[in-house]
Amino acid sequence: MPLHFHNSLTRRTEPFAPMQPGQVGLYTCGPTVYNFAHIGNFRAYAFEDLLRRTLAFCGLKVTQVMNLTDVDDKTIRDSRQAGLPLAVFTQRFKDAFFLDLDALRIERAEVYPAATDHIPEMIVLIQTLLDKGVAYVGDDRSVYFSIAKCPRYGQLVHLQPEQMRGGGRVKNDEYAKESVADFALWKAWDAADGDVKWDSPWGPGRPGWHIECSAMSMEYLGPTFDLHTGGVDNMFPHHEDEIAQSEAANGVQFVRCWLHCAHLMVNGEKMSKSAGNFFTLRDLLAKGWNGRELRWVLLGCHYRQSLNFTFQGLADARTTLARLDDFIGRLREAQARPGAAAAPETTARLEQAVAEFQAGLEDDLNISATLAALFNLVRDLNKALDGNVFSGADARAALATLRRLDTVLATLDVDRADDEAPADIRQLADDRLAARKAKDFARADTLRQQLTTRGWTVEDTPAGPRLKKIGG
RNA sequence: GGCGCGGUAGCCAAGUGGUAAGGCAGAGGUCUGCAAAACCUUUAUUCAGCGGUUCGACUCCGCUCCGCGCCUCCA
Repeated sequence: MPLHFHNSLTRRTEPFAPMQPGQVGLYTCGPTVYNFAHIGNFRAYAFEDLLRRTLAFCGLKVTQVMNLTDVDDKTIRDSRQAGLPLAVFTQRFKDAFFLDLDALRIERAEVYPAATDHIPEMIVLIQTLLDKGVAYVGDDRSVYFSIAKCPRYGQLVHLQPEQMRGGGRVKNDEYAKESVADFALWKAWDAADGDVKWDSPWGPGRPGWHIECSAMSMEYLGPTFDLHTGGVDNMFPHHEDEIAQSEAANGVQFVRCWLHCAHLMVNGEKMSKSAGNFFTLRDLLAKGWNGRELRWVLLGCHYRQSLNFTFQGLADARTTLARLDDFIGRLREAQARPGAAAAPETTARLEQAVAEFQAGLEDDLNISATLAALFNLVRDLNKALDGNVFSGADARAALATLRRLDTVLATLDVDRADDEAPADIRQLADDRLAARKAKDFARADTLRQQLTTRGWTVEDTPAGPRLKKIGG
């Protein structure tokens, strides 16, 4: 089965083939850097990571662009409140964002364009829209896009302008706009903006929110590109407006396939900054969880399914990962066994696992099927390891396969450095082994308790005692 | 009011017009001085409810109930 994705535009799951064979252009809406991103935001970035890794797994070269929104109402408001220049204020949250991406093992995009570095491109685009007569300068010197000039407006969300309920903010702009649903391309400067302003043919001001994505995707991916993603809450108005602007300016289809991920929920409700019910990655790190565990939780649920975040889920992830770690540890030990070539049945089993794994991913990132392929392999190989019919070559072949699967999952840690026990810990373990051999089990248990106290656990295997760091 | 998503075992979660993947937790067993880990076995006569279509539906259609999202801050 070739790659399939659920295209929000058609609301169908369709075969995916890039415009340029072998190369995919991917635009992923990035963060507004006015605060630390919360784990609901990271759900989207983790989904996009799974997507780009899947594309690569399927042999495609990916060019991913993720914008950094570093000028908007909130960045201006909060930087002024902090008494910092906008660029200084936003830099702090850009840095934090990348640290969090690393902790979650999210692969870097090829380009992270910042809105403030692309103002001239946006001005050119806005001028094009004015020249084409689909935009106008309002009484307030702001520039608006006229959705009345855009018959296909609403194609993504299937909303008719007359069906919309007006929101509170509409009133502020109403006097300047021809229609309440028109949106700002350029916002004229006002006192609340402080020193944040750029010169334009329409006077000082700053870009509207949607225009940056149109301008920057065009800049790096061209007028038409393959994939555009974001959270479902960005479908309207953000993505709808991007389509309107871009297609009005270029006269060609903007994006061939849109993917939207569902929300992260907490206690059955959407996690959001405005609702105040959110956790950041730092919150979880402070509670003793790590990025790998959160990554497992975020990836474990299909991207179009809402994910109810719980600490029980994190705890489940921890035990699951421990089981996988133990399995990989067994394989690494088994490499020392004799055997120069992997058995045909091992090779066949590994190939089957890769095929099932890939088939799951190709089916609109069906992570459940993907992970089932992994766990079924783990079970079968554990059984083979128990049976002692598994050679060193079999183990090496299995590890190579796991490395390949981990190019997508990025959680298996096939080649992590072993936590080498310090000398004093090894001494305790040696003493315990001696006590066991002398059948002094009371002393052996005391020594094991001492190891536990110091953060190490010891497992007696047929090959001898094995030391493991607790919670490593 | 408009546009959508979802309700599958204790929890999480796939899936198919022909009779329920996988993970966590639980139970029994093998192994072990005891543990731990691993492995084996086991855990939904049933897929929100009620009708309909069908030889047969959890899967298709209709209705009902419940939860959630979007309708210009939002991943």
